[in-house]
Amino acid sequence: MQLTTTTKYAIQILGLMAKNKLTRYSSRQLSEELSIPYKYLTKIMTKLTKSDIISSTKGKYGGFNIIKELKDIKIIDIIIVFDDIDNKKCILLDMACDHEQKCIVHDKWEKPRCAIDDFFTNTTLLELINSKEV
Amino acid sequence: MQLTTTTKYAIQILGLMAKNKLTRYSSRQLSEELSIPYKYLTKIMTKLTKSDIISSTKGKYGGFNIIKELKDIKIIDIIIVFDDIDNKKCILLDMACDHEQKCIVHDKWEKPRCAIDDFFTNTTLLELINSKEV
DNA sequence: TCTAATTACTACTCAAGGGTAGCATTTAAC
DNA sequence: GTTAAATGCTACCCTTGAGTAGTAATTAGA
Repeated sequence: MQLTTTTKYAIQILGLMAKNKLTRYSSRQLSEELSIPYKYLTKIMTKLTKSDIISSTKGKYGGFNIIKELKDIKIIDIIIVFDDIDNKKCILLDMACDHEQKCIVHDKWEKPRCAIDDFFTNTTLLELINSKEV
Repeated sequence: MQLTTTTKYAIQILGLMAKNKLTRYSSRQLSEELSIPYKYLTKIMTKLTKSDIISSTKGKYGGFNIIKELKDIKIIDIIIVFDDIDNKKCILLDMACDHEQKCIVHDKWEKPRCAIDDFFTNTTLLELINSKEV
């Protein structure tokens, strides 16, 4: 459940690109519009390109495009590109709590854990850009 | 909302101590029962002692006792000892989203955010030890 | 063909959290 | 008083994530 800065940036980047899915964005543009350090952003873009979410075009007037359907890009898909997250892990023990050995917060944490899980696994980029215009 | 290992350990420690509130626990005991590195644990205990949650007794047969009422110790109180957390922050922008400038996930994140907030601010140690015996 | 604008790659620095080590201080019991 | 078992303090090491730097490779257009 711990989102790194890198992952948060990636969500912002894809959120921006999703609003104009057909537009080709360069790293320079994205960096300036989102106030993300240019060199840091290029690293993120390279990694995203290696997933099946965006593709890159090299050379002058090159840049990046989202190639996957917005309705098929879930938050968890973005997270997975950068982190090996295991949301089944309990916040306390950092291990899967089973019925034999539950950690002390297990039951009380169940509700927020489900809400987070639902957010990550069911929210798509399409829903995000429709729920709010910035 | 990001819990550090230190904070998680602190919750485990207090959870154990809460089960026998009158027992005085030494760092050695706690370290062995919870499998937390001894030296690391002593640092945590020192910091907890400086809060108003536990008190320490020095010297032979010394150790630690919870001095605050279990019903008055909330998860957030433990977090605050170690982290300057600002739960109002949005997960994406790491800034307080207001109505002028909401981040893209703001609306969809509202539900999990509230569930987490409720867990942190309303769950007491007393409820934790009653909800489940390990 | 040359140039400008772009992605791609490798290597580095910096700060913070997790964890370790050693020693000083305190105190109960003999 | 001496000793053993505690806490308390300071300083350090290691790893990882955040962020920077330089340069090679690619490509549209003049």
